[in-house]
Amino acid sequence: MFLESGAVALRAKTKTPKAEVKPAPLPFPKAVGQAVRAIPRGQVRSYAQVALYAGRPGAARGVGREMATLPQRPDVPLPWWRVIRSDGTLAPQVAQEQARRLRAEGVEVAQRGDAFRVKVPRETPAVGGATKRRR
DNA sequence: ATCAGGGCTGGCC
DNA sequence: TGGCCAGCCCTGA
Repeated sequence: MFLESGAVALRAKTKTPKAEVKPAPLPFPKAVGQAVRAIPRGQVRSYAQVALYAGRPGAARGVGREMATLPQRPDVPLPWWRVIRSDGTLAPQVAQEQARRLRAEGVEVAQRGDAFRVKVPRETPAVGGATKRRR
């Protein structure tokens, strides 16, 4: 979605990145698995993007929960390491392993202390989709 | 640019 | 109903 739209903007101009977010009404776990497997090697997506692609905008948290459980099924391995936080940082509990795998795919992962992060071009200019609480 | 604090949403147990 | 979570976003320092 936004990642693509950005890339598209750089090379073309007419390509409207309409909704590529229309997967069937699959059960959440299945939808998430499908979305994650759709992430190309050497690329990353945020939990929010996965949720969006899974047809559940805003369910980033639910995605994280699924990520922690789905890998338990050896029959349907998922490239969980390609899912990172919106700000590019990696979940602490799997950061090391995740960084290792990403680097193996050619993704640049910076490390500061025990925190890892992937450089990501801003893709979500704070669309209305979120909290936006007044103050 | 980076970091911490808070409020909030979605899905599941 | 209540609480947890591998999140998201905003604001202020």
